[in-house]
Amino acid sequence: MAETTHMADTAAPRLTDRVKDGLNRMIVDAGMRPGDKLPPADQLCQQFSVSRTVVREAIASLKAEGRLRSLRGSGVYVSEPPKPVGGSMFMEAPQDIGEVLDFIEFRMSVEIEAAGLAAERRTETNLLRMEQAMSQFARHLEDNTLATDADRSFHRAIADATNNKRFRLFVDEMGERLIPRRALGASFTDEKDKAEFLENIQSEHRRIFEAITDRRADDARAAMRQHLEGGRRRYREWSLAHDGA
Amino acid sequence: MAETTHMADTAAPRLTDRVKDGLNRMIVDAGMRPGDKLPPADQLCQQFSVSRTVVREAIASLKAEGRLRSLRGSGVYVSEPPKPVGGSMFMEAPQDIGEVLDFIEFRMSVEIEAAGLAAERRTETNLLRMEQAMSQFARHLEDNTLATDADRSFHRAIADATNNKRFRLFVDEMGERLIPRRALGASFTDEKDKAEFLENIQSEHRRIFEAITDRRADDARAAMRQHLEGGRRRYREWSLAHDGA
DNA sequence: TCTCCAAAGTTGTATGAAAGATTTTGCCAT
DNA sequence: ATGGCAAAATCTTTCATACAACTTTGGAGA
Repeated sequence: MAETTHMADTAAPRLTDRVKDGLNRMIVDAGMRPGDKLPPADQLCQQFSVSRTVVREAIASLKAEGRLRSLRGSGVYVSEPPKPVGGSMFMEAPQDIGEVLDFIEFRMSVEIEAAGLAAERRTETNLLRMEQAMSQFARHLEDNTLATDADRSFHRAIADATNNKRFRLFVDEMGERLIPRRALGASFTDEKDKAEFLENIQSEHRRIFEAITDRRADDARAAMRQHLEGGRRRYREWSLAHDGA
Repeated sequence: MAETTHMADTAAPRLTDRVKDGLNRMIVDAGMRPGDKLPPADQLCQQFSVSRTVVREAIASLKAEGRLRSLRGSGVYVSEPPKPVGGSMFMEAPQDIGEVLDFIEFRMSVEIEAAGLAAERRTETNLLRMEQAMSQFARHLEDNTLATDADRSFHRAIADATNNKRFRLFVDEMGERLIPRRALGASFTDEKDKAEFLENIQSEHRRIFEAITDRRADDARAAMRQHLEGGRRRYREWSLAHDGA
């Protein structure tokens, strides 16, 4: 009963779109390279039998897509193929040890500030989450996978406490890319060394937690910095020991 | 002395681009959701003091980017943001004022630490780049596009000085997403206010630069923090003042 | 109350004109 | 011829106006 007048489900034929496609084909068919000049607008109007308005809007669209660029008084030119929209190089996984260290350093900058902000803004619920993560960590000292999960939960709880979505997203995605799920203490041969290692982490976590609880922002930053610097140092030493290069 | 006449060093200020930025800000700052209707074209013409041609081209650009969608006879509507592929949510462009402020805060955490690392690691070449950026900034106080470029160059030079690829990548990509070219001071009506605004930025840059030059890492962090906090405050005040809701 | 239709509102397209900027052309002095 | 300089031609950008196509709205009439 609604087939009368209410909605045009089929896209209305827009001249601008036709011309846009036409221009794209013209570029491809004529084998135009970046830097080549398009015919002047008036000529395109005649060629497509449309007004300048239409041609101009089609060109504006292609400019927005990075396909064309125009120089006032000179002409419209084909531009380099648009940027790799595939996504941020920035978030790509590190490719070698040096890049891993770079990424760890970057992570530090984020999490240090996150700790400071968390100290200023944390709610009781946030503190509860951190405590849960810490006790979970203590409960699973023997299980690398679960301990790693608990460690992530702790850092994520801090990111949450910033009340800033961006920090939470970063910690989540970075964790996936940077820290394999069984990494924490997975390479110890001596059980005693491993226990000491994990207890160190635990006490560092506790210092961070206490600073956040007491709303001491600068102490929270300092504690987080020390915590992550320790992690970086441990990774560097480990990679040196395990890398023949 | 390359002030001759052969090279178009100055990017031509195109009205269409200004309106495009203006529309983007209008959408974000007014908290418009997908499906909301934009004011009619004629009203936008009056609001931006431009002809309908310009408004239509700006809209055409935003349509090409998938940000808007227009229905003939009805109006122009904000469209559902195109679902980005499996990429990182984290690096996505902020969608409303709150998210912009979140992103600014996140950026602070990165750049503050970058300033500290830069102070420890900067080379003479790094310092030279920063000086170039500052003098470029001073030289183009009237041109929003060029001043914004210079500002980006300065921050990028600092990121470079960390000798950590990740910082450089972040600053580059964040700049593209968060700071439209020609944004710096683009919304001042009083020329005197704008000049004061830009000179403030300049002197903040100088303080950061001096701390980095003298390898005073903590001072560099503090100066950068103050610089970015100023920017955040200015944005917040501006967005409050320009939100007629 | 429901249906239908006309008027108002909005986007799409066309056209003419002027302004801003670049490239080419033509001329003059050397 | 040659180099430089100014005018002309070319081209993009912007403005203003008009009309066509389509949607929405509100009221008249059943």
